[in-house]
Amino acid sequence: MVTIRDVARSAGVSIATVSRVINSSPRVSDDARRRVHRAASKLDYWPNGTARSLTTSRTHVLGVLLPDLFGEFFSEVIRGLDHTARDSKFQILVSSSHADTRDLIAAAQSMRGRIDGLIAMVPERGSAAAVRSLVRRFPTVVVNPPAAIDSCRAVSIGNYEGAHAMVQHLLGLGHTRIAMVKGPPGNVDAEERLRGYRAALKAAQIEPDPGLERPGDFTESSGYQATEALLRLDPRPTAIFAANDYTAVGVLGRLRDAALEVPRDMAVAGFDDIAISQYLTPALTTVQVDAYQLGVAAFRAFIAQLRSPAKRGARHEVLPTTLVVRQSCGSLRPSAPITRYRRQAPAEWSTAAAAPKRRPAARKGSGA
Amino acid sequence: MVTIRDVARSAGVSIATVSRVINSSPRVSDDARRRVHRAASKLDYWPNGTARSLTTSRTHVLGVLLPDLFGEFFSEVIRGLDHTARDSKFQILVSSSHADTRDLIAAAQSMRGRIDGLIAMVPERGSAAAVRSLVRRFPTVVVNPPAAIDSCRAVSIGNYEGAHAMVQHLLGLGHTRIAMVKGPPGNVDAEERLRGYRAALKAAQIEPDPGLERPGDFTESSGYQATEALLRLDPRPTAIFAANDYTAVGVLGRLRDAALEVPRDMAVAGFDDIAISQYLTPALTTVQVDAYQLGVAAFRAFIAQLRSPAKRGARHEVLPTTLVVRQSCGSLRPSAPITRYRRQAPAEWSTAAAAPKRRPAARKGSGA
DNA sequence: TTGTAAGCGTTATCAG
DNA sequence: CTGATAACGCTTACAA
Repeated sequence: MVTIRDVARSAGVSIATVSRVINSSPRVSDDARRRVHRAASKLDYWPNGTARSLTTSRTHVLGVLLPDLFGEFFSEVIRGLDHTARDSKFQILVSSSHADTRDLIAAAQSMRGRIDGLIAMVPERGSAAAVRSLVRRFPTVVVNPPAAIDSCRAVSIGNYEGAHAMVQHLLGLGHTRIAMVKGPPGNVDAEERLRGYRAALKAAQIEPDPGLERPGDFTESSGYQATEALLRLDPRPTAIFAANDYTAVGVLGRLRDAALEVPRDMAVAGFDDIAISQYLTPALTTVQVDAYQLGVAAFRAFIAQLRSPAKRGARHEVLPTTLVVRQSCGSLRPSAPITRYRRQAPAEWSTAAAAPKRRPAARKGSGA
Repeated sequence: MVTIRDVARSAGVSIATVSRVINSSPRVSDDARRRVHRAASKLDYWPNGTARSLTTSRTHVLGVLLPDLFGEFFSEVIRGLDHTARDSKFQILVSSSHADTRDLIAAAQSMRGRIDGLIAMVPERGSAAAVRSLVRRFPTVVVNPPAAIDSCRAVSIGNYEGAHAMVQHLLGLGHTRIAMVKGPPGNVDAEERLRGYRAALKAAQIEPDPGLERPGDFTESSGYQATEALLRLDPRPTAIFAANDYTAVGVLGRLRDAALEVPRDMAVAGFDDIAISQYLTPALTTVQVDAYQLGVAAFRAFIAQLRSPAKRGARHEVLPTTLVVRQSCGSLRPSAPITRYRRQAPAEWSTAAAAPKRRPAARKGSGA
């Protein structure tokens, strides 16, 4: 392993000079600089980041703590983080899939000294205390904080606003008995979406009916089961708002098995706008969440905090969501045939057309 | 920042003793151990990983270099890596989205000293030299190596075998004029899939027809365009094998716009088995690639190499793929109606039923 | 069983 | 402009 000493010896200078050249300090003679560069490239010298960090106490690494997400959401957040981090020469130390709070803290603990800050996404309402202990140690940005956390920045998905907008949309289509299949209890996203649902109903003078709120856990099968229960109600709801798109897939499945036609017999709405939503039959009306932007915003908040630690006051950015109107709720506009493959999307698709932005044209590697 | 010194002072012992306790060395008296533990937890001491690494030259971090993948593939590979790494107490330093070889090397360079090894996924045929320079520096596992690389392990997707199996399947259904929409030139996955396609044809005494091999780049629009060209041929192909599922989506789109019915008028096959494939109309027959297992295998190969650096001989593991027969090519069996939502998949779905394994039931966070 | 002290590979502070 | 040398926080011989 070639060190700074080897380069110094080979260039006939001291290690201090090599260090200066490497860090492009101006106080070096052209001659010395040249010799050092030559020696470094001859020996193929790569500075040791760990040693560097030890003296400078900067790592240029951002820690990322994520729950056991999977699929697009996870990867898009990471992509947003990584892309933005790259511009600031940061790399990302990821630790995901934490079973519990102890796990989470253990992961953070082993990051001590290796990172300049932390992005933590902890969707469980119960783990606010754990998050606080992280915030004490690292400059932290919390994504979807489980509770108000002092002296740390936060970035959230507009769950409340998105759900509110969706229910308003359904109300606008004439629905009044709107059911909701909820997400897992204790999950922050789920709770916020529920809150938005209820608020929108109340704003329309409709008292939320507990019988129309069915338990669910963000899975397809929970949507299937909840729908089964909803179909037994009399009178039935005329619309089902699922807490996320996977749940909506289950809802659609149960309706199909019941030979009900969507949206004629029942309107169905989801949340997230995952990739499959536009390919469902009928295509799913949903609330688009931009996971990539979530990553971008989180990194920006981190950098801002790093640059001005003085104002570590809690700032909370809520990312806007977009209502994507497709076929599953019917539409105010005449429903166009599904012809996704035109070169240019027709103007009336403004909402749906937003999706491709997240999917770059040139894909390398396995296309999946 | 509380260091080992603070703990030593507070416990009334030397830093060596603290270190021994932290690393649970047996050569410490119970009394000292107790006092150190007490002091450590009182001061809330977390050891500095960087300092630790500097002396031990072990980091317990695995570097991961990825191209600009997106979507499930990316996240599933990372999940597989991360899950497996967790068992060995490893964390993952990710750097993805490299524009070019220089970018890649720069990222690796800044990992020097921070990682114990490297997983590199470099799908461009042209970057074999860059990969070799990585292999010299780190214990490296190459995913889908662009060329034979000495003294490093490799894990590959069974691109060749998968494509071969798919073409055999099409041949078995009676097709003889089978077109292929290729992937990006220079991309290893794409080239291997093409090779498998040609080999299967030759094995059936059919000379591959260059006119039936259309350029593509793993994108939906390239599938659309390639199909346009294929439809002008006379005689037309009776089946189109797309280099990946995204491309197949474009193929299906163009066929729909041409009012052709799939699979009656044209069989369509894809590669990857992305999430949307089973929701397309008709559901896509494709080759399933298990990205999660790719991550698992890559980490295992890394650990094996770390444990016995003696046998650094190049071992190349090729992950099996699975043929997933759905509706888009027709089927040897009577085509069942699409009823995905039964609690239990009917037996005849053995292949398609494999997919859900990759999608765990309990999803936390935003469901996307 | 414990403590002292020599590294690990850098950067940074001094003198020169 | 350059070179010694003291950190950085920890592990690990080596001594006691």
